[in-house]
Amino acid sequence: MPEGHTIHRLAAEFRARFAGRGVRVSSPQGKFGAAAALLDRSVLTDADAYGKHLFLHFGSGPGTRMVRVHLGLFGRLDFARTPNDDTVRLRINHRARIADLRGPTACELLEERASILSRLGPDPLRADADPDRAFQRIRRSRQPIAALLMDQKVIAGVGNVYRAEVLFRHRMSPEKSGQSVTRAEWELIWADLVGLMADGVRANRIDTVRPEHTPEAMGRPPRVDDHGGEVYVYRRAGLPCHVCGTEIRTTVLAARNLFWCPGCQGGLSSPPASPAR
DNA sequence: GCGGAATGTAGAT
DNA sequence: TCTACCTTCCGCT
Repeated sequence: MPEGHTIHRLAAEFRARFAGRGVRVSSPQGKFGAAAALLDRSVLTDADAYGKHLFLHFGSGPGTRMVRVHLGLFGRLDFARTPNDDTVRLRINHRARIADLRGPTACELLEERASILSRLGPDPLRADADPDRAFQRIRRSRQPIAALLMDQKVIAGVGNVYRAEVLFRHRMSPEKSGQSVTRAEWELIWADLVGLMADGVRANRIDTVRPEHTPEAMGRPPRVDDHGGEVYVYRRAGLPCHVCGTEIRTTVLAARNLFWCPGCQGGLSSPPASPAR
């Protein structure tokens, strides 16, 4: 489930359940055992997210420690007891409240996080984000916009669903080069991501379909993606576009499955069929 | 039971 | 550009 909205939501869950509490910290699976022992019985003071990275803060003053969690593709966090205790990398609990982390790409103890944050572009979910930082990188790049949107150094927190959906919403060809994206286009995309991702945090799913294009509005049977949200193109290859009826296509771009509508956005080797509305 | 896929990244080549 | 890693789930035998 892990795009940026999920991680921000998880940070809020941690704050609500554990902030200010002394917590038990363990690693049933073992890989985080030594670090867990250091943190055990300390106070979880705060939790926050930057892009797809989750930071758990323990203690205060000079003894402050931090855990960085990155769920990667398979990682998950459960706030309830679940089977397979032996796969839990990190368990935090306060009385009956529990958080179990499984399968993360990263779970590590940190002294500082500046080195991590320096590798990340602005995060649309953070109030301190500067979208111009992202634009400066985009305008200097010949990479396709669909690759740049996935690059965490350019923009932090966007993943494969948001990249495909935001490009569709702006009728932008996935292969449009960064250099050719105008400031005005970028400002619209950024503003859209801020809104979509904030909605994602609230709803805990990714919904990108505008009211006028919902199945109800279009007189079609309702359907949602496996992840629970309603989308235009993501994982809809071979199905008709909600807007123009053209078959949604898929290819691999930036090592991930890209989905787009050739009718609304143009083909991967031809200019977009129509300008953004 | 096996194989493949999944909202991701880091490190080697 | 590739491969490795981490876990779950689903479809196929």
